[in-house]
Amino acid sequence: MDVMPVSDLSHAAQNYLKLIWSATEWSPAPITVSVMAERLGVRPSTVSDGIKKLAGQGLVTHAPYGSIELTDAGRAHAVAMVRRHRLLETFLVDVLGYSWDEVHDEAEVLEHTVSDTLIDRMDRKLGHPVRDPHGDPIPGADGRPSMPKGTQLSAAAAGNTVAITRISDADPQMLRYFTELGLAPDTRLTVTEHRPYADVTTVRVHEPERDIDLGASASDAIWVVAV
Amino acid sequence: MDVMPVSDLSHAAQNYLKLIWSATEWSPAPITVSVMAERLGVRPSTVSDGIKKLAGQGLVTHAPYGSIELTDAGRAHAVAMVRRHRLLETFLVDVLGYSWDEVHDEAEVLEHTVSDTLIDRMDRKLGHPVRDPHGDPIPGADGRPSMPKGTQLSAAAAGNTVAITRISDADPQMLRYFTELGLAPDTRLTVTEHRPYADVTTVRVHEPERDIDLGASASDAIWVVAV
DNA sequence: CAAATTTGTTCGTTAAGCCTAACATTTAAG
DNA sequence: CTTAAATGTTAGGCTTAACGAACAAATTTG
Ligand SMILES: [Mn+2]
Ligand SMILES: [Mn+2]
Ligand SMILES: [Mn+2]
Ligand SMILES: [Mn+2]
Repeated sequence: MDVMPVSDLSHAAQNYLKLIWSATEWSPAPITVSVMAERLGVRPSTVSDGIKKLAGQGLVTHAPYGSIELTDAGRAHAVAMVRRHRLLETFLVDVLGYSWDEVHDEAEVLEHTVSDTLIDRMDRKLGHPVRDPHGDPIPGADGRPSMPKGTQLSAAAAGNTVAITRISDADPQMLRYFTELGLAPDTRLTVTEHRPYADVTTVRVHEPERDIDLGASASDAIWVVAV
Repeated sequence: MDVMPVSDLSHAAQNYLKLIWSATEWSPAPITVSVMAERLGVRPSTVSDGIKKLAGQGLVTHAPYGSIELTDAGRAHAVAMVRRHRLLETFLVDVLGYSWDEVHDEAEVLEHTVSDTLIDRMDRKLGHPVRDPHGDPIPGADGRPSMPKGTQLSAAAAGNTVAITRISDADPQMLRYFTELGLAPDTRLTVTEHRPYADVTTVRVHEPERDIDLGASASDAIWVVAV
């Protein structure tokens, strides 16, 4: 059974696979049709049709109303797409001076049209980076994803001192806000407290030392590990 | 009358416009449906339909069986696409270490998906280059094409000393052959003779001094100016 | 547990871009 | 000038990815 190259898949199929894989990268619950539709900006019926087609190609397993799971072949394609996306983001920031809030949309399109050769050249030029500008791990050329660790800041215990490992790149405006606050991958901070009904998490950051209040969406977008 | 951004056109429409414009860049005769079909690798009926659609959008003028001419709006889009294509080729060679025979196909795809922002960043990083790796002029961001001069080597008078201004990038294999021969934009040479029925042009190149015999396809692909 | 709501699927339609086959026009030869 | 060849156009179909409407299943609520 030959594995077709990613370039033989439609852009839509590539986006589906990448999204299915990404959904389980930081949390274990498998993705649903309606969540996919919302993220991709299409109707659920479109996704339902698309998933059925992917199942026919042996890239996902899915029975009607059942869960959506990648096959080994589907996962290989998905990881290849994630690698493309994250290398592109890194290249745009490191070589072309983009800021981290500008790169996601550009990479979302380019990931489908750059050749394997171009990916290799960017990877070489960048010195085989292992994390993208948002802290997300870049899978290797061999297709082995590097498994990330971490929890959402909103779930980190008060009193702990942690380092930021990744910040979700989903919302450019939020990324610009984090830039203002001086929050980025590798920033260290101490979780001061969670105020549950206000949905506010307070953290203390050094250099300069300061306290920052973060709402639920912000503290969900930031992932941390103990240091 | 607003001019829509290039990104609002289909990839096919972008390719059509670029091809129509390019056809008259180095020779005056307007392009035909069958030549377009051959270059684009599609059937003439496909091109005929496509041209009709472009005419409906006000990007070309064309009556059935008539000639194909760009409108001002069509020309603006075409020049923007040529700029994209040539900046991409230059970027791939100068920044990512591609050789000049590898870049055309990659640029042919990427030109449709890179953003205006990315084009600007590449242009800045490259220092606003005016020629691509094949010697073709890169139109400015203002949309003003730089008018190239030159004649095909096959049409240059024997005895003249000339400089290569451009080499057609249509055939990668020929480009690799020219690399072996040491022929590139700005190479100076003296046209020794044309042997008409053999269809061979002999030229003398310096450093190291050597004579080179070029067949018709090669001497048609090379454009020169008097020095 | 039954009803209401949410979620997912199927089906018919549309728009692009491509194809082949048939036909029309223009150009080139005799 | 008339026919033959080359070139261009039109019409009808195919595929893909999208949509909405109608329907089915699963989940939540009362
Ligand atoms: Mn994408
Ligand atoms: Mn990212
Ligand atoms: Mn080119
Ligand atoms: Mn193209």
